[in-house]
Amino acid sequence: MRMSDVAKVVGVSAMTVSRALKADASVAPATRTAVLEAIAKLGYVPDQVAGALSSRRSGFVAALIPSLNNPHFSLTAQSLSDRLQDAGLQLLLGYTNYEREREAELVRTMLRRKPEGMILTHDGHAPETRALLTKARIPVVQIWDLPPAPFGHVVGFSNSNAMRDLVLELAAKGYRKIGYLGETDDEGTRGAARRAGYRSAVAELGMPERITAIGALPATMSDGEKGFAQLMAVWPEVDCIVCVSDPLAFGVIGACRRRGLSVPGDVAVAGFGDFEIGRVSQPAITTVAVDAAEIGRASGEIVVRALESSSLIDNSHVDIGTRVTMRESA
Amino acid sequence: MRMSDVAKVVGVSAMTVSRALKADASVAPATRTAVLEAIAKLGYVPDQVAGALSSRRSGFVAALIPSLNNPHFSLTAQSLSDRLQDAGLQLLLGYTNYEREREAELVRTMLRRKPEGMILTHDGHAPETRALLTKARIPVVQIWDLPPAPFGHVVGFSNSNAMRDLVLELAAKGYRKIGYLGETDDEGTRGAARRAGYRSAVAELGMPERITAIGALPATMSDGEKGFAQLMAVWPEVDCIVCVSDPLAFGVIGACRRRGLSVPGDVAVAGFGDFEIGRVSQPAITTVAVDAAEIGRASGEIVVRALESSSLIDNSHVDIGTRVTMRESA
DNA sequence: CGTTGTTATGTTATCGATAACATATTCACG
DNA sequence: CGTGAATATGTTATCGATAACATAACAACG
Repeated sequence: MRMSDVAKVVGVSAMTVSRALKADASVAPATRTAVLEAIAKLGYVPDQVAGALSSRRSGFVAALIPSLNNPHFSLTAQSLSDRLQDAGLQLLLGYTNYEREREAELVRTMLRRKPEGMILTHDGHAPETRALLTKARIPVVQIWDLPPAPFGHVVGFSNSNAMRDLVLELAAKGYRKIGYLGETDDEGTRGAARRAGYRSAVAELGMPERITAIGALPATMSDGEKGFAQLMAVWPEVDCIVCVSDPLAFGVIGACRRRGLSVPGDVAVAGFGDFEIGRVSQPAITTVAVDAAEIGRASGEIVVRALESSSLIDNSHVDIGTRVTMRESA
Repeated sequence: MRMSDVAKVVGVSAMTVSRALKADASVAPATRTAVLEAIAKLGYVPDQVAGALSSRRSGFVAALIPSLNNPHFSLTAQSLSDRLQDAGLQLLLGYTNYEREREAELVRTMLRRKPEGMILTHDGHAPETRALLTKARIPVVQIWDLPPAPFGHVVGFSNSNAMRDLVLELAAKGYRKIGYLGETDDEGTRGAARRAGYRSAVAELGMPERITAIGALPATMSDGEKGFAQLMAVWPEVDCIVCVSDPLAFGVIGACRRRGLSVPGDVAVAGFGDFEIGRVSQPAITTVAVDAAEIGRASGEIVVRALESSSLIDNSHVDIGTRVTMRESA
């Protein structure tokens, strides 16, 4: 069933039906009701594929996150989806699995759908990605970090500074032998930025670096056991373990408990991200709070605004900030 | 840039370019290389919006899950996405926020995109939803439960039977006063099915029902504290608390610990779903294991198969089963 | 060497909506 | 009451690809 079929039933032209479905179009109130009634009665569903081709507006905004299965990114995606929906846009979501090549491939796939905007989680990008997006001439937002050489808009925070702040505060609390537990193969990623923050903090404090990496991206709760063992094998003296994320910290705390070590009595543990797990953990996990939902909302906002004003000129640069949150574990 | 532009450069017709991009089309090898080279050089990106209109194949499969922010559903979504990608299909994901009205609205929105298949997480559906989908004449898969009156295909398991099995096994282990902690306002949902399973088990065992509900869907780790208090206020005698999900069980264990109660010494706790949290929790949580990823894979498989054979006649009915998994907490 | 079949390519029409333009109708105001 | 503005609706062309059909080139075979 097409618009013209509905039009025939009502006794108007297809164009009038199209107008009746657009909120701002000028249609006589009586006509609009008649059309809408007919649509409801017939169960007509407009074909947005055709509409998109004709109007050159797909109504899509594409977003790529590293993983659907990570509360941080899914929160961001959820609030992004909400914000877009308010503006009548639909989210086209993909996940890169933390792989740059997959990201490039996905960008290609997504661009075929003619999205009106694109949102990327910054973890470094393949050179091709950048070229493709520049050519697409749509607003691009990089999220979840402040990239050194951003293209397009940015909504994030400095993973490096945030981690640095955390380590400095831990040192101020009296910890002297602070170790770091991160992920392997993390060049260019947010995890690497956090590690860099740790390094800059210990350098500033005149402390030696004590860095260990476990497992592939992303570190999970289950990695805590091995990570702890590995770290302790090399630096048994550490009095505080800073982890690249809360789930990993939770896993480390479990490993401590299993060894009869008290946290933070024998060894302190800190995480990053303020995941729910850190709040309900016992002890509750000292961490850096990040407003994942706000990243989604704000990046959606930027895309919507950019589309309204169609000014691709000025790129916003939003630092949503972070907050070191001391809890029981350190 | 359009196909005809590429065609002009290569010196062929647009149709030949189109064919060169289709794996199975008959094009001379030399022509194909020439076309692909030109496409790479020009950075041409095919317009799938136009392609979809013309070929009447959108390349989309829509899926609705209750929440992106739930490891179960995001796992399902991830493996579904993978399976679809293998078949050259793209996942169009939406989340209902556990609201039937929102689901109906989303189904309407999604259908405008002419998806080739639709996957719904069963939590009961608005009557409209069913009507819309029947009219759409596309394969539909209901997942995550075995609905009493399914339409379309089904990939799931009996939430009710699974919970019944768990309670019976707990009784066999010697627990005599088994309570249940679920969600409020859960009519028609998977949670309600689990509660029904509990009721049928205790009825069978000749035990009284001890049911409490906390918070809105879905129950979270943070609900554990209040849930435990509420249950204990009414049935202080319980020796085992069965929860609608692992995260809630984890929260309950935390509440016990805070009160100095040992689990399972003073009170046993069981969950449902086999989330990662249950595995790393101390004590590890007794639960019902569900293969969330397999639900995604299998439902994607069904859609892909249905599209290949274009036989909408026979509806598959896949019970992926569950496994009671006894661990330390009960 | 002519007929038939296969492979490679071109041409035309079409998918279903909407932008852009054209026209009819109504209304306000001097 | 006539002119111009505002409102309501219709008509035509178009978005960019691909299906369907048409045709050209060439190979195989008796």
